Amino acid sequence: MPISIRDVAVRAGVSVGTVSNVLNRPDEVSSDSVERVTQAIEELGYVRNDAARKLRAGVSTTVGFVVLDGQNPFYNDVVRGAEDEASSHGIAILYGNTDDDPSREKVYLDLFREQQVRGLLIAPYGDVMTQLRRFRASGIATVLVDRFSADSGFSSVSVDSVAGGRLAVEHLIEGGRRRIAFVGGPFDMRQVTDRLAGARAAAENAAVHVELEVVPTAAMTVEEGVAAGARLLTRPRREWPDALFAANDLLALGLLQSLVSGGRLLVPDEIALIGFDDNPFAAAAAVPLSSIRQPSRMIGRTALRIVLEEAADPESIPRQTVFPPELIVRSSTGG
Amino acid sequence: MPISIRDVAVRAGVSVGTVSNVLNRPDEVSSDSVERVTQAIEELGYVRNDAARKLRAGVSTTVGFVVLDGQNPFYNDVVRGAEDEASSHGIAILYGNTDDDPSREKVYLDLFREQQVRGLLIAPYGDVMTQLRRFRASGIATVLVDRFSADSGFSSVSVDSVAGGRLAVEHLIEGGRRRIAFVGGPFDMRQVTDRLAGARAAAENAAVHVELEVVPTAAMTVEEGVAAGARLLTRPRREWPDALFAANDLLALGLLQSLVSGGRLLVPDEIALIGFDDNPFAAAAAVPLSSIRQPSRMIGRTALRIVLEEAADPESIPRQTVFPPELIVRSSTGG
DNA sequence: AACTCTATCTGAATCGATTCAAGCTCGTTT
DNA sequence: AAACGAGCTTGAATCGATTCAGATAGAGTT
Repeated sequence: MPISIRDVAVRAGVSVGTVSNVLNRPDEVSSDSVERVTQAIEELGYVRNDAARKLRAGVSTTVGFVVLDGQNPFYNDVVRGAEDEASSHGIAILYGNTDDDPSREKVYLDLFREQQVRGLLIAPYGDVMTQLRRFRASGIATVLVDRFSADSGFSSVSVDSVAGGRLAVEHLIEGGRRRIAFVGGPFDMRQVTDRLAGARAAAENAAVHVELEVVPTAAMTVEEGVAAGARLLTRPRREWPDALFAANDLLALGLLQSLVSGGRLLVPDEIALIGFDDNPFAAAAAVPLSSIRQPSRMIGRTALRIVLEEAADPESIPRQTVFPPELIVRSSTGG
Repeated sequence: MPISIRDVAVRAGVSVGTVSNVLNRPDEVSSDSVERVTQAIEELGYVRNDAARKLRAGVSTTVGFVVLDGQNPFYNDVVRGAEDEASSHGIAILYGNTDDDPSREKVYLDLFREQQVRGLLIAPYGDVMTQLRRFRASGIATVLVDRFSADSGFSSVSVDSVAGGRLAVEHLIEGGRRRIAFVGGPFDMRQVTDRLAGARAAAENAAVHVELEVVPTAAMTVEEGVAAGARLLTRPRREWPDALFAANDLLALGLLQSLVSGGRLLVPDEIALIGFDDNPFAAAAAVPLSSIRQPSRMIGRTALRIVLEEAADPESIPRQTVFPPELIVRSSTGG
């Protein structure tokens, strides 16, 4: 029932080899043959059997994307970028969200190896070194997404988090804020420490005196943001910071939710608030959130491009691609 | 270099047929052979070549999931549910987000056919009948997700949107609201018309007199919600509704953002607000959003299970699975 | 006319897992 | 002792696209 290349060959009156050539190197085939084969394919509704192709030619047409934190909409955009690039190469994306569960991770690694994916993209969560070791062992070209990692031996595509942290705090200082709190954690996440480092640099280099306090959180979730905000509000009012820099937008959204006092939102008048990622919900918050934008789609596109290059040339040297972040000013730091 | 079943056979001192049997029907093989083959596989780090398997046995180990509206985090959860179920069957998910772009859709259909996916899940956007026809033609078992569709000839897994609409408006009425506006559109989206129908039913069956007005939107996005909210506020204050039922949470989040007057949030005191989906950001809004929860993960799991069943038995009759929605009360309708 | 090239085409061999008809062992039955 | 059958194992054939050595035709050269 299913239509094979043989059927196409018969219909077009050529050999299977020619059909294959039309499909793979049309320039080495007479235009007459191309014409007839193309038409036969059309008429029969032939679709190439990727399994046979993969088996014989050893080329894979899928790339695995493992997202370790699927709840974060930022990664959604990254995936979207990777998809764009992938489909332009005729490649499909095998998607796996592990929610930081090592057993799920193993499942996906095995599945992806069975599928012989061309390469693997990982969007990390917390400390990924153990995971990286496992991925490394699989022998598949792998690129880290949204995580700078010069030492790991993997290529990576990320944003300069230090610069982002600096941008955020400089913006707060320019807005007249002097008592700034950095909200984020845990501190084994590279994103967190980098953003904090940038914040510190900005505070220290400021022309005026700025206090920078650190409010640690256990995770980068909305819930943790809510909790951190509630904790801040238990302080006497005069000890409140006048600005908060959240290590990502989920935290910031949680903070925003907590920063209500006497039925009145404290943001931005009493307390300015800025997040990181510029996820689609930052703009959509009740008080639109200022944030540090990461070029998420571009990150995804680039990561996919690099992983394909590495798959093509296993000798290639891992390289770190770093994009600059961008300050997006909205109401939460205004006024 | 790569390790094949033949290498395993040699190492274990058995034939390739026996290795294959160990892999696929261990109960028909002596425990001695199972033991030795298992060990050989372990020692060599053998991973089954899925392409060869697929080619010969015709079984596919992937399912395609086409999301037509990838920006909506609700679908993220649905995908997560499908993933859960899939990985327990050793199946990987090919993910494709089309953002309602027909050309991308064609790309994915072709890719998925080449991959010979076992089945296809579609999360719709707007009027999908044209798309469905294309999918149908591909001859792949297909299940509609989050869309009841008795007439299309496809199985579907969805939530009773009419009941959901009723729940929402009953809740508003119980809270003392009498001038309710339904915000949503376009009206070729089944979800929209169903939710509105439920809202109407609740308004008409109420013991008290309730006005139900319809505020149409061009899409179900945050931006459209903001615009609709702004439009409402241009009316003289006495003509404001006292409650809004948004057809999904994205609209509701947009509305919430607009419903600020004199630096004061009108929600919930002046205007109650309820959404639909209970997406993860509903709880995280500055005023936590009441919503109608859909069991998103369960929808994904069920859809995957059904598509596998249909792939196994092409004669099976399409069936519509409908889950009940659940009212989630938070601050946006309280007080 | 013989020869060389180039452009194009052909079809058998191949990739690795699965399948299945045939074969083997050994205990049981007659 | 022969016949039988249960339980396992074997290995060649197979799936469909790709590859590549060899074939063929036609143009150009001497």
